[in-house]
Amino acid sequence: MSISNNDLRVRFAPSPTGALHIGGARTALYNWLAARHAGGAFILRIEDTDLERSTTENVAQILDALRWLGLDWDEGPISQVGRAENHAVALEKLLESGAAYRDSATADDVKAWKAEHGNDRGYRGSPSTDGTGAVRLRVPDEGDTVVEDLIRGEIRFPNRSYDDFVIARGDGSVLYNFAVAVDDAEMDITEVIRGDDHLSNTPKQLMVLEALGHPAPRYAHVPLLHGPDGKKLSKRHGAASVQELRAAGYLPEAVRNYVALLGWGPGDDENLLSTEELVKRFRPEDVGTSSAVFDEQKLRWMNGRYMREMDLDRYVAVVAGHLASDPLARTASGEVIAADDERLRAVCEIAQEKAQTVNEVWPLIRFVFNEPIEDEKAWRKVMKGRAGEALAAARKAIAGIDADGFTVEAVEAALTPLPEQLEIGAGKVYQPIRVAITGTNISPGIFESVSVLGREQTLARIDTALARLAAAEPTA
RNA sequence: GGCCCCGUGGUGCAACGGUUAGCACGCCAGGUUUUCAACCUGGAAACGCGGGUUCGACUCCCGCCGGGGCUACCA
Repeated sequence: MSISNNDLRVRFAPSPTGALHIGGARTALYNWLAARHAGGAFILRIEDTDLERSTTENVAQILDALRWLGLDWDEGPISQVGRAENHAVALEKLLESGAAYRDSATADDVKAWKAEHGNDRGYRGSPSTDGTGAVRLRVPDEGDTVVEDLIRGEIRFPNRSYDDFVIARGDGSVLYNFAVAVDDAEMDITEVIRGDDHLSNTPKQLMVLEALGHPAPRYAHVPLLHGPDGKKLSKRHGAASVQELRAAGYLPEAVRNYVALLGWGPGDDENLLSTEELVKRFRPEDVGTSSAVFDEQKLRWMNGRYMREMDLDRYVAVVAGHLASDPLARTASGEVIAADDERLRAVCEIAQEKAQTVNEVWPLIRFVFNEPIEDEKAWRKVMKGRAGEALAAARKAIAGIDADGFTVEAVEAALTPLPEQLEIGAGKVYQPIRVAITGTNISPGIFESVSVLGREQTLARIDTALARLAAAEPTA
């Protein structure tokens, strides 16, 4: 039985050292799904304690990516640096209790110590006499620290293999494993859902919590995403960032659906799951244990499904928004195509079933707003043999249609008899028309395309094509 | 090196101590078609290796191999 748990509090805590890539997006999504599933809270915290690498631009980019993905947060964004006071208090507490101490040992000192005491033995230091140095937490030699992971079960880490690790720099600024533990506890986080790369850090955070007397949250470590080369996913793996996915023309709902399936399945063989269904069915404990590889081809397929199933109003809005941001998507006179342009709606309707991504739409609809594109290859392939004859016949047939009734049906009725009349294949008639009006050999259905283009434009373009053919033809 | 995690077709997900190891993407072939896309049909393609446990292991145990993570006064 699944009961709602309003007390569930999860967080997504990215460090702003770069754009949000698909791996981070998945972690964010899983947290968001867990929160929405339980009716709990999704909190956003920015892990910016690394002043060297954290930038406000990156923070802005991450927020932008989350908004685009539709992952709204209930609290935050909270800057970890902004919580420095809390960290300082907690640090002081540990220093006073003796759970932590200042140690002036350098990295080389630690290395030397290990060389002497054995490789599987964590460094153990001693308080510096002058009260300077980094702050280290005392780690016992005996026993294990046990992580009860929601996904992997009980994992034991021998304490002796951990160093007395540094929790604050010499200047008192705290380090990641300390800040995270303090923040998760003080922000009443109940479930920490994060990447696998933090699994080995968890014992450290547990030790901090223990020393502070805080109860520990529950943990769920999801496997990392890898690139096609098997390596940990990074910027080098193509369209890895959320912004790049958006620019590539993917829909947020498709990305949510696809990314959710990377490491998790609904239990049956469903692939297409609306966000609503994801919320209903997602449970962090059902996430798999092995790393997954991002496969853009499947995302493309899935995105195509969403593109085709979208209702027309939204489709037009999405396409218009995308065209506005694409400097190449302009009318012949260089204007942006308005979202309420009648022709846009008409041509979107006939092109909708053909595009897998939003940015595949423009090439299909361009002919309505601009001159035929130059595609010599298409021209050579199609404008040969009896193409001129077919075009001339098509011109005549189209000219015969009343301008007021230039519907798809009328165009179809006018053009359908042609192949038989001319005794040539249908493609030999339709392809030349297609190239004449669009410039290329890929377009929506020919009757629809002609109808949307309109009588005058169609005739004019066929005339232009005919003229070019005549000019090329040495008088026989 | 040490500690830890992981290992089903090319990719993602599934199953189960006993099935012809299932679904999806991709791929190949055929069909449909005015192009492309979509769509329909068919096909190739997997339990990393070796030992056990068991009447029987992809499934349980051990070893190995392979991949990954952590091992910072990074996060």
